[in-house]
Amino acid sequence: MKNKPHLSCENCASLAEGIFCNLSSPELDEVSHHKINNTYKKGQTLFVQGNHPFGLYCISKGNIKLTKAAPDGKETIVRIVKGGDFLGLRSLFSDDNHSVTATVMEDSEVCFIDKKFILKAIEKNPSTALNIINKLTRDMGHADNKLSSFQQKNVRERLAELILFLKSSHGVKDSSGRWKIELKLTRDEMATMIGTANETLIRFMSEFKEAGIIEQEGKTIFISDEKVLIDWANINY
Amino acid sequence: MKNKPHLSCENCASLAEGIFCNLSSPELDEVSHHKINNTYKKGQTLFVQGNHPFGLYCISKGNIKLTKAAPDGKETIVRIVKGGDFLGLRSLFSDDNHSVTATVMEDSEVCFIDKKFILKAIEKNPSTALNIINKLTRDMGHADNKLSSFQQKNVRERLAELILFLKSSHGVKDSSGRWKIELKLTRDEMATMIGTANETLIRFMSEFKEAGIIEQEGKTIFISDEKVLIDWANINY
DNA sequence: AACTAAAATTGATAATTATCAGTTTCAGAT
DNA sequence: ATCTGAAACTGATAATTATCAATTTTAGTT
Repeated sequence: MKNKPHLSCENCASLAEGIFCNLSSPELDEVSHHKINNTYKKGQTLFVQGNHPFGLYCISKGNIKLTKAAPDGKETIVRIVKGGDFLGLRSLFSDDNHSVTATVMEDSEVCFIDKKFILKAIEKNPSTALNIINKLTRDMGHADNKLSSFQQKNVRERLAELILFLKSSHGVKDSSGRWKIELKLTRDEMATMIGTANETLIRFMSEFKEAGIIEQEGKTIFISDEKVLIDWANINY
Repeated sequence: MKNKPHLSCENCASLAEGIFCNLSSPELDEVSHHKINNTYKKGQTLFVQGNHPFGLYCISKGNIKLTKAAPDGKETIVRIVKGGDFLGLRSLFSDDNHSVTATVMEDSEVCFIDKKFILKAIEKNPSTALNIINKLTRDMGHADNKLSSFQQKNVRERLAELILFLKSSHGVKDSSGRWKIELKLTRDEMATMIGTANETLIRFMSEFKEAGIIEQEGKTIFISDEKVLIDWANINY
């Protein structure tokens, strides 16, 4: 295999909002030279639940699902991360093994940065630590919200909420001003995200379509009536 | 009201595992002198969902429940924190308002540290930032586990898991070697924690008692057969 | 374009959980 | 010690969700 050309972090999506956004140009350059840039094909895994972690993954392009296996082998999607996000932060600071499996949902580009190097970089530039804290607290807020959905809501409400969430994370306005969700999920995957059976999910999706709240072309979901969707979701945050 | 005597942080439960554990004695002393030590009676709130946060709370004694109100006014317990833990970490770094209400479950002692002071302390001693990251990542792990319980488990399994969780957080071995949970929760509170109706929770609690897995004296729960409990919980982490 | 396996869908039915109504027990206040 | 409202409990029933067994559609491959 040929060596890949060196890619600067300067243009990486992970930079804009990411934990390295306060680094100076030379500092960033050092990161650039210590990372390993890899491409993954749909279905390949970055890491597997139970295995020992060894560094940080910066997703530069693509969507990656984090799944947890139930004792019976069924996999549920715990979270979906996209370009610009990070994976393995937790593993940098604890010695626990990976608690989830990270699977690439479409062909992706991911940089890997060695654990030791990252820890050194954090020590040198404390603002990086603050950025990490910031990111973790935001993630934590999202987790709390999801949790309280499960505590308080039924499947219909959770589905409405999921669609709104997908809108905020993967939505783009199409030419007609309608929201389009740019993430292809199977019914099964969506079902695991809201903790229901895929048949149940399908029935509610049909209900949403019949009610004129959403539309579908292939696997792509469009939101045609966001107001009703928000109403059905019964948001409490 | 009389001024309270100055309390050193040296003996505080928050120190042992907490975010300040790497501070030098003089540094810690500075923290001691900048904190405000308060006592709260059962039912009083440290802060309320929707209000603006202004600092960090170190719980030195007592249990505090974090609740989230549903649109219909019902409150669900999102988390319970105990002596040695912190509250309001998230608020230090984001400008969001409190996403939960913190209510004292029994008479408690809580120190308050001003936001600005904390942030300065973190800048001065980067290891504090690492400790915070550590704590956040652990919390995040717990949140992920809870989430996947809701995705994958039924009420019986979630209840078994809750009791095991309470054991790990508030359990002590009594004289006969049996685990005793030192936290008094109403049925209603337990029900909200696992996202079910209180009647449903009661029925499963009765089932557990009839099966000889747990016992009860007043509001105190004892675990008489942990193995079966673990089995029923269907743990996947 | 035909083939094929996976995914989506539908219907029927069973299991789980929620709701409502009533009774009993408990714990804090007088 | 008694009172009283809240909490705990029980039973009956309704609503929600899961499961099973098909059938149809879709997307990827030859």
